[in-house]
Amino acid sequence: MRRIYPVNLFFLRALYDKLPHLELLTGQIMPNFKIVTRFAPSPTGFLHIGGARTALFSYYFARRHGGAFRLRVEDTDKKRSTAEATQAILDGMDWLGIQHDGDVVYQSQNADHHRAAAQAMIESGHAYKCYLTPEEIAAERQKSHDEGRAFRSSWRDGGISPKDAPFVVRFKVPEGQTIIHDEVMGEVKWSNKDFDDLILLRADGSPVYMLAVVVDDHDMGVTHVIRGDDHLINAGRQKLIYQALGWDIPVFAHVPLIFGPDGKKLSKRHGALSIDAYADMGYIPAGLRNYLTRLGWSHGDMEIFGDSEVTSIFELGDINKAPARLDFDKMAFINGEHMVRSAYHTLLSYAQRFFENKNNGPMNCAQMDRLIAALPHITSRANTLIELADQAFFVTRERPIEITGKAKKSLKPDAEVRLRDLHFILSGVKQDAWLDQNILEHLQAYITKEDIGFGKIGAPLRACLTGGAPSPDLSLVLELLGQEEALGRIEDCLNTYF
RNA sequence: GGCCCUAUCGUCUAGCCUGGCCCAGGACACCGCCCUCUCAAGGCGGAGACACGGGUUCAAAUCCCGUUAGGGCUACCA
Repeated sequence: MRRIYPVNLFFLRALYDKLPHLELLTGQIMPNFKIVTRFAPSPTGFLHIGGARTALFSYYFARRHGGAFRLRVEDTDKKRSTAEATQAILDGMDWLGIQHDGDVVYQSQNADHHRAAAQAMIESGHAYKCYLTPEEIAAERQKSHDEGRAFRSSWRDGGISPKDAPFVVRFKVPEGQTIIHDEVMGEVKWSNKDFDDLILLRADGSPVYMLAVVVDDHDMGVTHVIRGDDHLINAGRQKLIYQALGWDIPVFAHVPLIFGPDGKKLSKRHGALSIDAYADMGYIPAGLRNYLTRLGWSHGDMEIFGDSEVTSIFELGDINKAPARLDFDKMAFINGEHMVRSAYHTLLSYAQRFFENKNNGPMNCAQMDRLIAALPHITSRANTLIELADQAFFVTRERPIEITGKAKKSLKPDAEVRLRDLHFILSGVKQDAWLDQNILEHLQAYITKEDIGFGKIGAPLRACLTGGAPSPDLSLVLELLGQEEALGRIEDCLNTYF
């Protein structure tokens, strides 16, 4: 099994800080990595659940091969990019537990290089200046649409350039056809006739995405481009640009989009789009990583797994070609499996805010002690942190406890004598014998002596101990509550309801 | 309109490349039983799918063609 971090990465990281930023983009920084992947979100919002999965795939693939996983912010569209969005994405990745290698690369900072590439293509005849006015473009676009063909500018074969007129730089799509061998989709073929003469540089000289990705991926030494399949056609366009520039073409892997539970494209309508929405629903990072990875990727019958397992087997070819739907039931189940497997302080740190929320505020020491004791016993009863807080409620709620619903119905008149007897018996148990098994023996001795079923004492006792909140075995409830608290709750009940 | 991608239980999927081991396996959810002091958990069992139509073949979920249905792209967005 591979190490998550090659040792020399730490050395390289120290090196980064000392280098000017642009050097980072030369791709020579990570010479030891045969495999380099990247996640390249545009900072226009939060970290999307689909983006998170793509990032996860890129991350695992890089780790699998001892490669580097890089993060690049695609902020060439300044109007739509915000610093808050960038931070939200960084925070989302951090929470999910995906660590990128090296510094974050900002695409906008490499604009000079993008322009240089465009210039090189003009010089080599692979790109041209286009002086079409917006009206002329609209007309030509309409015409090409009607004729069922791609956009072509009348300037692609040159002409006498108007003085001082604004122009854009367009890519001159060559004749022929373009084939890529996508790791997920397989062989995909286009006729170049179907590609527009796309814009490389805007009229203000700023680079457009299609150019910037190619240049940046090349500069960063990206070997495997893993992204959403909404980019599939872009792979064809970009291959042409790589060829025009005379650069090596990376391996492409286009992963299908995720759909909502209803099979429709994921949208605001589905509510949970951002990673923190899932955090708020009580999922833990390890669980979400497992679910997201398993959604659209499989390895035999493997369902529950952690990072190290995935890291040892992940291959792009095992990603499914068809889009997958989100299934919250399964997500919860997998999350539950990971909650049980979590180190207990890890679980506690994620669960803390849910406990406090349930408690309507911070907990005191007594509550905290009881909670910590109870945690190992209730975790298997919950699939999300919200459920965990519900399951823990019986132990943290404060006296006097309000008894509600079905629980209240069990407090029939004949229960009073049982509760008084039990209070007496339990009072006699020594502090250091206040343990699940021992308590159970006392309870059983009582029902044997009285010749009654456990139900006769179980229901009312549980009612005054928990108030009707979910709870485990009765004797365990007693142990977890502690003798003093348990007896107190029984007294409260006796005083209030009888 | 043009180009491209996809299609196995309700859902996620295995199998498809290299036809026969598949009257299709696993997981979630669902139903039943067991356990039982509540609710869970756990154990056991059940129902449930090759989108449709043509081919090719002794044999097709698997190969080919078409149909249908979803989806993507078609910006001086990414």
